[in-house]
Amino acid sequence: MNVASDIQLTLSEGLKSLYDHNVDAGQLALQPTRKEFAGTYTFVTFPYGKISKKNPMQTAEELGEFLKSNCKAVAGYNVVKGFLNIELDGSIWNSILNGILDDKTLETPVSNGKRMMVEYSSPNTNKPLHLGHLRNNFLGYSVSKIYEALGYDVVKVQIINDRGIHICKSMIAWLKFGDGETPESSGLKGDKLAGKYYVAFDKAYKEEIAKLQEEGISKEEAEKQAPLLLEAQEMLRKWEAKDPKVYALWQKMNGWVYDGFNTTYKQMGVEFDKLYYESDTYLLGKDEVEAGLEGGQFFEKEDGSVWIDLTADGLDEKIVRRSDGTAVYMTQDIGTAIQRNKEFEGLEKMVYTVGNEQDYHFKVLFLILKKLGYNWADGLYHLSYGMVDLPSGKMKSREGTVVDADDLMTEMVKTAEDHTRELGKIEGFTTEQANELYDTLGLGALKYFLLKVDPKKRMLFDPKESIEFQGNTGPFIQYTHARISAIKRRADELGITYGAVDTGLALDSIESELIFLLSDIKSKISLAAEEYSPSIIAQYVYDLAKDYNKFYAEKQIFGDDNDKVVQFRVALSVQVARQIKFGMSLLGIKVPERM
RNA sequence: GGCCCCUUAGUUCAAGGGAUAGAAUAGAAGUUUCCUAAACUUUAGAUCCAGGUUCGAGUCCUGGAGGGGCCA
Repeated sequence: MNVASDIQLTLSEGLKSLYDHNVDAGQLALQPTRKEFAGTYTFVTFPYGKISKKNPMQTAEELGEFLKSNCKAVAGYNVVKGFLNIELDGSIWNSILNGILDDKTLETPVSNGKRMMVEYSSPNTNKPLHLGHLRNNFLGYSVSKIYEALGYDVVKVQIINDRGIHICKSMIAWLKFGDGETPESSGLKGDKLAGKYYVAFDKAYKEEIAKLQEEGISKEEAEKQAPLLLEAQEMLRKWEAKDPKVYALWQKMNGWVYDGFNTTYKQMGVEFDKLYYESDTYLLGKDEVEAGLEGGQFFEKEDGSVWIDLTADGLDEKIVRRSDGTAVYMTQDIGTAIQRNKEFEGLEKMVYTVGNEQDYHFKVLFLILKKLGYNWADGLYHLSYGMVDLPSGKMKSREGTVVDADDLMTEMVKTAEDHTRELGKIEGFTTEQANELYDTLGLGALKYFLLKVDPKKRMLFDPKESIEFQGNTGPFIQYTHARISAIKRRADELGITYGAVDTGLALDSIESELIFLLSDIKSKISLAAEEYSPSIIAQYVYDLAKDYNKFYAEKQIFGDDNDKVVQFRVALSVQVARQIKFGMSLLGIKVPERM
């Protein structure tokens, strides 16, 4: 039983019987009524003037009258200009609440039998993870959770860029300047260690370039001739030839990096079902080039390079194989996508969580796969997100403005601790419990901060102003949950049950508003999935928490003489907590029982 | 040079072509013998510019300004 769709259906019947007009009920847009007017849903009648041959106000009147007499849930209506505000029968709210209280499918959705893949994180192994990766990981993880809530079987993956010139640079520098340093000997996290030598390489390389320039060599030439670079290139060749010594070193250093990454992922609270490595996939796609040549989708130029012409689709020509026969990124991505579809049958969707600087790349990739005739290509989606900018602009490793993921998380947890101590809120906590709380709050603040913004948009992060704990923040929502947990504890002590509520109670507007919000969660999850946007969930949970706090300030939960009212308020509160907890879990955020 | 994206209170973010553009924060003023004041209440404050489409434009179209990105 869904009130909104009941109304839509009745409206479509009304349009048919009053004006002989046929519309699909689902097409009729209902919007929530603005707070300053009476009503729950609003139907805009301006567009129907042509059909009714009446002015919008009369149209609204007639439709309102029709609804009132043909839809049980509708108790009345009011018309303001072309806006038909639909007022629901007050007794309906508690019936709706009772329906929700019982609904187990929120946390344990029914499988829809569909499977999809979400790729996120996908770092290079020469540098530690930074703020941009945090946005990427939180987004990818959250989108996975959102689709799982709809009943999808979601395979979470990442592809690690573990090969290429960048890692060779770290290896060369480590050999030259490392003096055998290991994570154990130095106490450095493995990814930090590799990053350190990547930076060391860059520094030494620049010195060599400067020296060569002093000797009268042009900058461009110097950049190509610097001995260190030549060594790195030589190492890459050896790696490709599987030279045992180089291979062993490569495995050792990457192993350190993975240990480091795993620590970071664990702190982030994300996980993967399967890892891909570029060292396994970088040769994929070459057969596809041949197939594409035969199939006529690709063509060969005089120099032997292979291209695809996408000018008819408004794009340009794109290279898929160089004249020397080597592959480009595109080739590899084509091969990997095909391999994944063989490996996991029936992938309805494949989501790539990658920054928007690669918009063009994915447009081309998806189009090529479609042209190659793969019918699953329609289910490919680039979850493109904007950069996280600093007040100074883009993060630049050269200028040392990169915000390290580990450091930032540690700092957030520390801030949570300071804040909590200041408020004196850890009485009765064991050290372990307190630390868990700081973790929950610090990470919650960070994740909420990064997820509340529409993924498509770039956003600003100011390291000097630490993320807030008041207002539209993770901790505010967590606090609301903790408050309700206290209510629940007291209700249990008092022996108050919070099962089905009495449907005969008269509710205040804040109470029916809360129930309306509660009833809206599934449509919000669907919308968030459709838009690949956790921000919709974040906004929803915030609205819920905000409304609840208003209710909490206005109403005494245990102070009413009528037991049924007390029981209703407890049940309402507990359901709000349940949905906050679930909504936050879709964002990968935990909620505490007390704080 | 070609292509793509962005511009909303002082600041950080909302707004599925719909009503008087919402929050948060910073500012001002208040609320605690009462279930957690990380809360609540009140107050002031914004759509880059110029055209166009529409009954109706922050949203769609054209041009311009400013910012960012991609391709060599």
